[in-house]
Amino acid sequence: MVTIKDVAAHAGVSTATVSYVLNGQGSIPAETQRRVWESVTTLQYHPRHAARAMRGRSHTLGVSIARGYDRLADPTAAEVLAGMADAASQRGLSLLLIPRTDDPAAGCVQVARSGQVDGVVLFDPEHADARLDALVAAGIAHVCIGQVGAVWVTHDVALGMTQAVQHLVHLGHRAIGLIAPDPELVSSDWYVESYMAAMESQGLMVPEGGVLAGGRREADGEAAMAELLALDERITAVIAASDELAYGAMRAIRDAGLVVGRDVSLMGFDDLPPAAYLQPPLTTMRQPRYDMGVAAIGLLEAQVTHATPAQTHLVLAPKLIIRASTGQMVMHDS
Amino acid sequence: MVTIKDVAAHAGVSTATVSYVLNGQGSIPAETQRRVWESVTTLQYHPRHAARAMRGRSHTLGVSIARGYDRLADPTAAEVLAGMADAASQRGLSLLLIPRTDDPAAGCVQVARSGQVDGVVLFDPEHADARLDALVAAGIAHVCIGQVGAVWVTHDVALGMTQAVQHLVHLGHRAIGLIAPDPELVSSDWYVESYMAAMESQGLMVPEGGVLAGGRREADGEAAMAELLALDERITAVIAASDELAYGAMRAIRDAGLVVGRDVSLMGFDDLPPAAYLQPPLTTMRQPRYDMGVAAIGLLEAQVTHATPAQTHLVLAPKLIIRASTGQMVMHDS
DNA sequence: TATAATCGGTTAATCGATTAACCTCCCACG
DNA sequence: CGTGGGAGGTTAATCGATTAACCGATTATA
Repeated sequence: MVTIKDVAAHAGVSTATVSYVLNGQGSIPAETQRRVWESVTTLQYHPRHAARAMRGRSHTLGVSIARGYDRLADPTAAEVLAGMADAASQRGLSLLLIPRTDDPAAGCVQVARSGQVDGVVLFDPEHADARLDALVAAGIAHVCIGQVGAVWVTHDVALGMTQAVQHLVHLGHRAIGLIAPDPELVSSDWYVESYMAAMESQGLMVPEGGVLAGGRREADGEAAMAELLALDERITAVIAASDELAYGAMRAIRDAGLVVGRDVSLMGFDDLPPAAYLQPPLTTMRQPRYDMGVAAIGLLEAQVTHATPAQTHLVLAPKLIIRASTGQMVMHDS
Repeated sequence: MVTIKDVAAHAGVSTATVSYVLNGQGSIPAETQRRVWESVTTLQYHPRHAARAMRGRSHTLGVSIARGYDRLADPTAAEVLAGMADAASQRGLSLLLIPRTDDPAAGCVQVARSGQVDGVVLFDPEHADARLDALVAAGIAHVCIGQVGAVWVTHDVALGMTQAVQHLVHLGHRAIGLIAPDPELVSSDWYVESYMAAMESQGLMVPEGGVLAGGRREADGEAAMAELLALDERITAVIAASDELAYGAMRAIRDAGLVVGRDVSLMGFDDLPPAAYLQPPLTTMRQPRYDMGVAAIGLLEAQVTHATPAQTHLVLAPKLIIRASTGQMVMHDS
């Protein structure tokens, strides 16, 4: 293993000089700098990360992704992660996946307290998340993906819901139902409230029993949709709070002998890759996943370096993607 | 920041004793150990990772995921990553996402040479991968996901292809086509050769023009399928080398006015979550993604610790998932 | 009786890089 | 001529943990 001493010896200077050259500090004449850099490249020298980290920061950020319902295998998460990875790389930071142990909160604190990471991104915060409490208690810099805690990044659910309802209203729909997310997810209330507000601003009544807590998986969406179809009041359009819920809802509609986009209009929220390949292709609100990852790293780095975060949260706009699962409302014979 | 000195002072012993207790070495009487551990917990001491890493290993493994066609946002990759994350956690290792810079090869070497990681998982090796060459040249421990290099983990393409062809033959198909992967992917040849072998062992001829290099995305599958449908010889079943290719192929079949599973049987390779929700649901070979991640970490750790790897590669079996996109062959009027 | 091992620890060297403090030489200025 | 000051470095302390070597007293072994 080649160290700074080897470089110093090779270049005929002291280790201090090498260090100054490497870090662009001190007043080293160009000729000496050239010699040092030459030695660095010929010896293939790479400063030891551990030795650097002993003084100052580790230049590594941690990402906490819970187990259980596996967010890591969720394409939504993967895209956010891609954004974080690129943003971190660009700033010369590394990303560490925080070990997924039995006690995630302890894991987050341990990895930060040990100086392995300078800050933590909380990927999938839930209501009363033990990790968040632990990070706050330990005074560790952190950012949440989702509207929770003090510093967070999220997509604009209110704006998305407004656009969704407007889209359906333009198509002539009045009786619009909602399959809400798992109530355990922090954003759940926001979906429901945004939907209510959007309906009200359009002068529409929320159908009785027209708002159902869905869950997370396709099966949950299927069950919820079946319930919505059984209501007294005929619902002509449904907004699912995620694409995955919409997949299930679509199946339920088909199983009921109805046609998606004609008898019942259906919208998702996500725009996952397969959405365009469903039959019919799914109208959905595309979330700015990649950008959320980028933004999260930005907020976290600001916290780590400046201690006084200029910005505590960021709300990024989603985008309405119109496909064939929503269509003009048609009159039915009663 | 609480250090080992603080713990030593609090427990009334030397720092060496604390270190021995922490690492379970030396012969420290139970009573002293108790005192030390008590101090550790009351002071909330976490050993500095950097200081530990200065001597010995960093206990961190790197994962290199290329940019471009974004594997990180690919659900296939995410599940492998989940397996790696869990396996690493279980062994007390951390996982570092290697910064995605302009020169990935340099990045891999840098992160290992600097001691930030003890070894590297090459996620998406391609033919003549610069990263692989660089890792070999630098003598850095590494494992590839996919059959390339000296140490690797993969799913059993040959077995999968055999089962796929058998399945189709049982349904009465004889003219079976293949939409192969992007030729740039290392496993591409393996798919084609396995398909050939499977056909031969079933006593079948490969239809002329029945093997097409697909690509990676849905659109590639769509184009390839359109070509297959235009062949002189009527092809009644098609194996796509990935689910994503199958999505596109399905669309092409529909666009040609044919019914998937009746006029043309179609198989994928992956079993991504949406496969079950396509219309019709997709018959496919489920890849042992999670287990591949687990296995990769195992092979890499063995390399890092024992220097002489007991095992250099692992081939995991896929599983045939039969759904409605494949069906009994029906006779057509010519 | 001489030698060696055990006990419960301690002391101090060490890992590799950073950086404050200092050193020497040389030139300019009063 | 003496002094100040910059240019171009060097020396050595430091970060926090690990670990080989060692301590003196006691007991077991040859």
